[in-house]
Parts: sequence; structure tokens; C-alpha cells
Amino acid sequence: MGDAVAATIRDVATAAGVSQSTVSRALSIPELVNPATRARVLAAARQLGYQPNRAARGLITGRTGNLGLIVPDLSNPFFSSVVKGVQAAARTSDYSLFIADTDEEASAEVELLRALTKQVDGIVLCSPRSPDTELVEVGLDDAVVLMNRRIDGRPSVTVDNADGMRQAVEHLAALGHERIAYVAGPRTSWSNGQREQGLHQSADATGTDLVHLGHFPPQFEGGVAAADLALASGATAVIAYNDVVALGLLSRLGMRGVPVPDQISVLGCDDIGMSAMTHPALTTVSIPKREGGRAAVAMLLSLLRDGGAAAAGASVPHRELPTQLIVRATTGVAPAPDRRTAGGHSTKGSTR
Amino acid sequence: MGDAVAATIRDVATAAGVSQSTVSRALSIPELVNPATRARVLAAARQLGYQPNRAARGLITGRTGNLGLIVPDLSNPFFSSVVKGVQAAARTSDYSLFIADTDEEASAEVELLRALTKQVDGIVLCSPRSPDTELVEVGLDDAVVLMNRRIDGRPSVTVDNADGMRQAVEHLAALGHERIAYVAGPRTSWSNGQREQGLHQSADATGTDLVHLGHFPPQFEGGVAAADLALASGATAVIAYNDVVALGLLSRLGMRGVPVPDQISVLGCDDIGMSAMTHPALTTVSIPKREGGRAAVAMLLSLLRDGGAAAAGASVPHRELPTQLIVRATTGVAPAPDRRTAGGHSTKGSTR
DNA sequence: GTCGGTTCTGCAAAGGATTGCAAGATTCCG
DNA sequence: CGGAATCTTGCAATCCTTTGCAGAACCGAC
Repeated sequence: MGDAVAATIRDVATAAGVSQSTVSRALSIPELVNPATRARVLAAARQLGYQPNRAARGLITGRTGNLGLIVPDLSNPFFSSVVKGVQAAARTSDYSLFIADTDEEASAEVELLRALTKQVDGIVLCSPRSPDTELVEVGLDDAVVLMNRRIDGRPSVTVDNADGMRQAVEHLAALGHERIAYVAGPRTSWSNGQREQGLHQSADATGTDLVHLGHFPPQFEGGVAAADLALASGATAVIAYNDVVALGLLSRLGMRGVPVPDQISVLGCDDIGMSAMTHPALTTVSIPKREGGRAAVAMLLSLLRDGGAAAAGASVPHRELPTQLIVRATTGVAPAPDRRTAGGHSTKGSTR
Repeated sequence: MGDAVAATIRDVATAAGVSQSTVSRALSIPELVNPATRARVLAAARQLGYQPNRAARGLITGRTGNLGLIVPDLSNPFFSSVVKGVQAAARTSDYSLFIADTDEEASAEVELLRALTKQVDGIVLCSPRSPDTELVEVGLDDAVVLMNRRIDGRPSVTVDNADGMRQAVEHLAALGHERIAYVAGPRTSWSNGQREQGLHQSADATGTDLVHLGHFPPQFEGGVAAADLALASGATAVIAYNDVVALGLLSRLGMRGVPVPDQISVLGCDDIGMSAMTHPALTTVSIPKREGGRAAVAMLLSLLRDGGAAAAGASVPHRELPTQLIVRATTGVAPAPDRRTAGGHSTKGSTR
């Protein structure tokens, strides 16, 4: 009630018996003012509960103290982990965070990017779905770091998807699997492309067959839909675009009474919290999600600090995070050839 | 490149051959300027890609055009749905949204509230964990609407938890269950209190026993931990504080080989996306999460519009949303008395 | 005692938009 | 055709902070 209206720098100045400039400096460049006066100012500021008006500061400094984060789907646990990482990093650096969810719509992405760009100092664009070209033409002036996507000449943090897939394939190959199905994610997902590529290489290297199952939405339903195809493909192991899809696979396989991993092995990607909790627990390629979020913010901040340096031709920053296969219970040795269709078709006889 | 530096109102003014005031008015109070000039101004503004500087506007109007949202845990699917509702509503009203995650820490809540309060016009505080007293003393000046919590004299939107519990209990009673266990959520959760209360009333009304199982964290692990207690309690049905906990229950029960719902029925709360996807699918009390988010924003906005009116003693707005029992596959008729401990203790004999 | 050099502080401009006030232009009515 | 009422428009102040520049005060040294 007493301080219904916030104290301004003026109030602090009069209270401390100095000028506004001195107050400003005492708070932001302490070494420039006499220790005694600084103490007086600080005391007055504390007493009045002074907090600089960010709008006024922003008006003159041109920076807002805000960061933006754009993700395709907040209800996807992968992204909520990333968000947590970004949030934590932003908070410790005293930045506030705008978060926007595009609902997996590429068009919303550029639109939000454009809208956000005015209100923040920098943006983390996570797993963008838009084509490169559209992305490049927006936000050129603003600091934007890409996550889970690489575009020439733009800062980015990615994960080593190819290596993750290599670990996955080698693991399955070691278990005796000779034919592996991949349930692909969105066509426009860069990560998906990377994974496919890594998959092909590793499949070649290990001499295993790779079956590519169309593009599915990166959701539970996508996995459900893919399960029957995977089964019919003759593969003894399925790698899913991500854990949520893998969960969908598992659900449908369970519904059909197909034993996992006895008849078919399932492997996910991301290592979301849920995947350790299913029955059986999901083997998956773990991605450092929080760390990725933190790294993106760190990069953004260093970009902001450098400012012009980057424009002067300094190298474009990039960071690649490692992946790690987590073996749990959905992957096992490949079934003997004659058992391959046992579970799924048992009631119908064994031949067809 | 051409417009590396954003156009200001000045630029528009000179381009249109009018004064800044006219431009300002043409954009915000169109009926005050001559249609012809307005057209000229609009054309110039569009051509220059003019967007008013929000900091400058905020400085003078005192409003930021931003809203804030505080949730306990973004990775909880319940909250991500709420976030989506809030986000959508904010966006359509042309507000940007700050989102903060407290990691279920009550102390972070007031801290964030305080920090956020300077940068937004209003805040939606979702499922606050802090005690009422702490909550009341902060943000008194700012517009704050509470979600999933009621505090005297503060605007809020809640759901009819008691009625949801009534539906749940009646459903179970109709299935012949006479002893129901409740796996309680956080002690400081208002929703939990409401649910307990509704539960007790309905239990009395239907003449069923209610077993209260301690307070558990509202996470998967909480359910896992509670499962054995529920089983030992002699209850034939368990109601969980929320779906995530119910999923934990289901997992542990599955691990112990307890058939659901044959030996024990499980019922959740919230109706998160996952719950329709488990095996068997979870019976749950559905809460209109998105709708809740939208309602909270609507209330906030009307509060902002009214401004002083509220202070003048207008009634404090409140909105209560309905709940709806969704019967799926985890609830069934109560087992015959002699079968009650069959699954869990079968290897140990039946008497004890 | 004066001078060059630090150190500290204040003045005033700037940043972009909004808005009360008043002047100019236009219309209307008698 | 004159005066009043109504529209339009511009001037200038204001919001709060940061910062370049310059003045004041103080130091040690010659």
C-alpha cells in the first residue's frame, strides 16, 4: 500500500542526496563511484525497494533482458526437458524467458519468430520445422541459435544423432538382429534426417538390413500406427524416431500380444522420463536435453556479448553434444528364425 | 538489410507528411483521425514495416503487453496442457507470455512472482504450493489470478474437484467396491485438499470405507511407492491424486503381477494424454485443462480492463469448471471376497 | 604555491511512443 | 454571411533510465 507506486531512480537520488546519474552508476558500474556515496545510494535503494524500470532501461540500451524460446510442442516431454534447461540457464543469467509453442506448425514458427524478435535480445529456436530458406530470411539481425538443426552460417547446438544410431545398430547387431526397421519422424525434421543417415551408414557397416517405414507424426499415435507395419516387415527390431513413438509401438505390440523383446526388440530415442517407467523399460538413445538447453543459452549470451565481432567474420559457433545408448529391457537377442512370427500370428497358424 | 534498424513513429510521420501524434492516433484510435490521412499513415506504416516499440509504449502507458504464467512443473503433462490453453488465449489477445517453472518449490514461487510482477500486466499462478499468507502479501498491486486454488478476496479459476471425486466414488461403489484407497498428493496442494474432502463426503454418502495413504510426490515414483501400500490396505480400488501417480501404481502392480482391474481397480485424475494410451487404458476424472487456462486469461484480461473498478469493491471474480469421469479399462467390478488377495499373495497361501 | 593528473559527480540529451491542450480548418445553423 | 460547434491536427510535455561531456574536488609533485 505505502509503495503502491514503484520508486524511481529519482526517489533514490533525492533520498541519498545525489544525482540520478550517480545512482545509476552506483548500481551498474560500482567502481566508478566513491565507496562512501555508493553505500549511501545502495542503502537508499534497498530502503525504497527500488528496482530499475526495465522498459526505460530497454528504451535507451536497446536490450530487453529477455530471451525467447520456440518449440514445436510443449507437451512433448523431450521439449519440456529442453525448456527446463533453457529456463535454468536464462534465470541464472538474470534473463526472463518468453516461451512459444508452435503446435508443430511450420508457419507459426516464422510468425512467432518475427513477433518475438522485437521483444527479446536473442532467441533459441528448437527443432525448427520450417524449410531453411524461410528461416534464414527472418531474424537475421537478431541473435538466434538453432537447436537440433544446422544451417550454414548460423549458430547452432545439435546432438550427434548419427553416433547415437550407430550405437543403437551395433547393439542390435551384437544381439544377432539382421533386419531392423526404422519408424521415421516428420519429413521436415532435421534430426530425423540425421538419424536416417546415421542409420544407413551403420547398417551398411554392420551388414544389417534396414527397412524404412514411412513418415509418422512424432506422437504416440504415430507409433501405434507403425507397429503393424514393423511387424509385417519381417524385422526383428524396430528403432523409433523418438521415445513417444516407441511407446506407441510398445502399446500396440502389447495389444496384439507380441512379446517384447522376445519376438521383437524396440528401441527409442531421447530418453524421456517415461521410458524408464514402462513395462518393460525402454532401451533408448539418450540425449542430453537439459544440457542442450543450457548450451544454447550460453551460446546466445556469448553472441550477445560479442556483438559486432561475429559480424566481422568470426567463426560461427557450433556445439555438438554426445548421445548415449541406454540399454534397458526392450531389446534382447534376436529370435531364432522359426519363432519370428510366433507371437503375432500364433492363433492363425504358423506358416503365413 | 535495408531496414536493419527498425522504423520509428517519426519515420512514418515524415513519410506520411503528418506529425507523430497523428500517426500514433491513426494506429490506436482510428476514429479520431480523418479517413484520408489515416489511409496515408497506414500505407506509410505498412511500407516501412513499422512496429511500435513496446518498451517506449510501456514506458508511458505503464503496461507491458505481457502476461506471466507460473507452474510447478512444466514436464507434468497436466501443466503443459494448461500452458497451451493460456498460451493460445494470450496470443489471440495479442499478449506475449512469460512462463516460469518452479520445480515444485514453494519458495521459488514467491520469488518468481516478485520478479515477474514488474514485467507483466498480469499473472496466472497455477496450482501454487506456497501457503496462503505468503501468497497474499506479494503481488497485491498487480493482477493475479489463481488457478487450482482459492484464496479469499483473490480472483481464481478452479475445478469442481469434490464433484469429480463424487463421480469416481459412485462409479466404484456401483461396481461393488466397499473399500477404496486414496493415494494423496502434496500436502500443500489445494487440489489435494479438495479431493480428500470430496472423497470423504462421497464415501460417507455411499457407505464405503476410505483408506488414506500418506502424502506422495505427484510423480510416477509416488505411485510406484504407493502401490504396495494400497495392495496391503485391503482396498479393492485405488484412486490416485493424479494420472501420473496412477500410472506409477499401474506400473508397480503390473510388476507384481496383480491383474487390473480384476483384482484391484485404479482410477486417476486429470486425464492427461498418456492415460488413454496405457494398457489397460486408465479410468480417470477428466479436467478441462486448456479451458481452464483460457478462462484464467480471460479473467485476467477483464480484470485489466476494469482496472480501478475492482478496487472499488466489485465482487471478486471466480469461475469453477466442471469435471467429468471418463470410464476406461482400469476399473471393473469388485472381486469376490475370497479372491481379494489372490494375485498379490498367491504364492504365499491365501489366509494371511 | 601552482600545475598536471585522478577521481568523483552532475548536467542534460537521448531513446520512442502517448496524450492533454490548443490552434487551425471545416461545417452548420440561423 | 457571421458565429458557434465540431473535426482534425500539431506542439510539447512526460514516462524512467543511461551516458557523453564537463566541471569540481582532491592528490602528489615540482
